[in-house]
Amino acid sequence: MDDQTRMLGLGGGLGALSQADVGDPDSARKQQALGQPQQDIGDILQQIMAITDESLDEAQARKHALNCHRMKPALFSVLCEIKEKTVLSIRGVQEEDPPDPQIMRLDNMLLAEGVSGPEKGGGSAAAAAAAAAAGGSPNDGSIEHSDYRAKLAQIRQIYHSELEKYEQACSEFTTHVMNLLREQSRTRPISPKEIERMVAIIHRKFSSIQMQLKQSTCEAVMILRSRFLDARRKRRNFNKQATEVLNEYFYSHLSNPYPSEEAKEELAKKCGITVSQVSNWFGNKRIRYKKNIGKFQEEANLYAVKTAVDAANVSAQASQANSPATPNSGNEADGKR
DNA sequence: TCAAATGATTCCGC
DNA sequence: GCGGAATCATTTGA
Repeated sequence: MDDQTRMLGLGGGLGALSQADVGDPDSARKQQALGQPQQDIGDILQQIMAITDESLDEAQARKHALNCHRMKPALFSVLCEIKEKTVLSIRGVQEEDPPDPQIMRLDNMLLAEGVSGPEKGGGSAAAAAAAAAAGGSPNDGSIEHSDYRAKLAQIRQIYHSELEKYEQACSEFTTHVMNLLREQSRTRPISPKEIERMVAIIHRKFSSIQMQLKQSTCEAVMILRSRFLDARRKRRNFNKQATEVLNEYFYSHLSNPYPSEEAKEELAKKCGITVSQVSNWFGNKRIRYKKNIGKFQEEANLYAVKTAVDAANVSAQASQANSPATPNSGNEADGKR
């Protein structure tokens, strides 16, 4: 205890132990002149030293007496201050953590996907974007959209309920630890700052658990999105009209079945599909036609006739427009179809 | 249920 | 970046 006494600076001229007076030479001098407080400190230290040699009952009684001693708050205050300056200052350096970039990324993603933050907006926007990327027709897109939203809402609900649980547990645990430390602060020097630090440590621990929750939520959203976006899983055959339009173009340009960008856009608009779907279709068609010309010959003939008829139809309509005296010529052309 | 058809993706060469 | 070729995954029809 002598070492401790020296370390704590209690040996000489401590005087009144209030923090305000520490380091105040005038105050110390005044107290020393009085003589009494120094003697009190000596008594207290003697009593503390003697506690371990006493029986349990005696020690309890002594502790109680010390607890009620008028110098106790001042002594605690000094001990707290010294503890603050020595032990805790070492840890203090690493306490002001910058925001974790990983948590920030996860938060941003969860916000963008509409899992965290306001309920409306992000989620449906993401679903709409996903639906557009999937390239599905507008009709089935809405079905997929609602399906996606329902699943996203499910993830959101689980995320929030888990988050609530963690927050509640964190709050309960923090309260418990704070009460415990306050209780202990009656028998050992624990400053409010130290309690704050402990609370911060608990929060850091719980935030790492929260990060795991956020990570797994992000994974769930990614899986949902990839399933939703994986067009191969929900391939739909183009409707008959679209296939007809594409085939007409293909067989009428059989010598050079490579539509320009403008032609692709035009075809995409006509068929209600995307330009890349048109490109895919032509890619597949060229290769499959080339591989088995015989098989496609019948189809080629069919569309050749159809094209010829349509051309004749157009020219007939044109001549009808030029000679209003023959009003029935258009019907003949229709009859050929 | 299964083979064929079909739309999408991936890899590679130009 | 585009197109050919191979392949995958799903739909369709017998």
